[in-house]
Amino acid sequence: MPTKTAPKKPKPRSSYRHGDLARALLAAGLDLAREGGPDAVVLREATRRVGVVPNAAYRHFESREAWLLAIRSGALAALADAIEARLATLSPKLGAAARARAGLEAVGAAYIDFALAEPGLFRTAFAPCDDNLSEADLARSTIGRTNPFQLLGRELDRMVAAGLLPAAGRPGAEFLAWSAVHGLAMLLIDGPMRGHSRDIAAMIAPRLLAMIEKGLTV
Amino acid sequence: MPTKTAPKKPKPRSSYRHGDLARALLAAGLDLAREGGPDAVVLREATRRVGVVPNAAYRHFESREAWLLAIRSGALAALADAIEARLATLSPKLGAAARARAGLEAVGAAYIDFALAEPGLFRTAFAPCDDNLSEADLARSTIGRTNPFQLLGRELDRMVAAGLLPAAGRPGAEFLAWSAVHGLAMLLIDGPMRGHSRDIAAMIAPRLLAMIEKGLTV
DNA sequence: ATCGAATTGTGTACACCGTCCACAATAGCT
DNA sequence: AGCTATTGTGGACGGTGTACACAATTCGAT
Repeated sequence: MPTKTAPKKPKPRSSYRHGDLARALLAAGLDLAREGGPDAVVLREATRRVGVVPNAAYRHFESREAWLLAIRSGALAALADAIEARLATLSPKLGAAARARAGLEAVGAAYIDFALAEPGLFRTAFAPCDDNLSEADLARSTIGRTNPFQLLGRELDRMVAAGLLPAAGRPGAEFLAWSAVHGLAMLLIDGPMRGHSRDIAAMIAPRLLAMIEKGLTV
Repeated sequence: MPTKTAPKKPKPRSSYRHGDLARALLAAGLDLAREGGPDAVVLREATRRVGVVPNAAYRHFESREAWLLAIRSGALAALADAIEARLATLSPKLGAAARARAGLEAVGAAYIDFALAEPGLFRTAFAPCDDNLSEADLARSTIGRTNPFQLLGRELDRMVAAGLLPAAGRPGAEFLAWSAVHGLAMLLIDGPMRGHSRDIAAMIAPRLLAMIEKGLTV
């Protein structure tokens, strides 16, 4: 669907060098992801926005897929940030048990809110990735970033410490909790209840979180 | 990524007309989806396989997106079939309560098995769809097909009838159950535990189903 | 300060994609 | 038999990712 009538020559730049093209491309890619999900993450459009010729990207990323991998990590980090921000709002006066319970709820609620507020980023964060990327690339793209999975694990540890979750049930508990919340998020933004998402989310999310809490304590 | 070195002329067909090009394109599209997920569903490749020129597709589908919609319905129907097949294996001698419990488990297990066995179809079934398709198209593509959502609902009704699930908790129960199972499936095929999927599935799936059962009975 | 080498952006080119248009071949009705 | 609607063809356009050779710049050793 050819819709763009953009300028051909991306030349309005003073110095021949860009400065930090890699970071600029990453930022542009994240914008594209936010606007239209993983399929909208288009190399040529990003280079256009940055004011550089398409091939310049190849000095900083091996391929579109490698670039997308970096963007995916960025999107995941954004999700992690949203969760951390929510966790930070928890009152420090809470007792251990109350804090643990509230923490788990906060993670779930922030997760779903993020998916609804930034569906493009959310979808990008969990887009299937071409496996022919080096494991090194994949690992490198994650280091140093807080990751939603770890945040959830931390809250689960807190629940064990508070005696709300039997230690025997701890291993694998992330998968249970994460699956439920992730699934709801996915079904809300794609899936058949797309459109009524916010209403359904308001109805279902609390029950879902309750289900998780009860289900973990097996 | 230009890798194909396919023949240029798709002419080895006896009669000018094809017979049932629409269905052939649908089948080819489902194959492509099975092999590589929604992004591999490429119009030109499908027409090539069917032995027809690319534009011929436009006599039967308005656009690639409309075609993809049909394929998505097909993939969803395949999932529904897998679930129904599993349900059919349930012993008819079971009592109402046992049957209800087994039914819910069967749906969940079949769902996850399908996702692991046919990740391409599964991803295609739940790929985000362009909203600028007519609601009519969207509705028409679904009629007459059994749909996984309905199958789940039927089993939940059975649980209510068997007294395993309070009627008060029935509305919205699909969303709870479906979210959990769908999320696990998604995380297994994409997500960070990709690769160890089968092991993790074996560990987690039973606990997840238990969680759902307990969580529903609120 | 100079000069060669490494880095980074440019230009051109190719194959592939979805889609539009005008045209050809056929099927079915009268 | 002939007219018409349907269905497949051929060619074209703009979009995409990416390979190659080349130009501009920065940087380190002298």
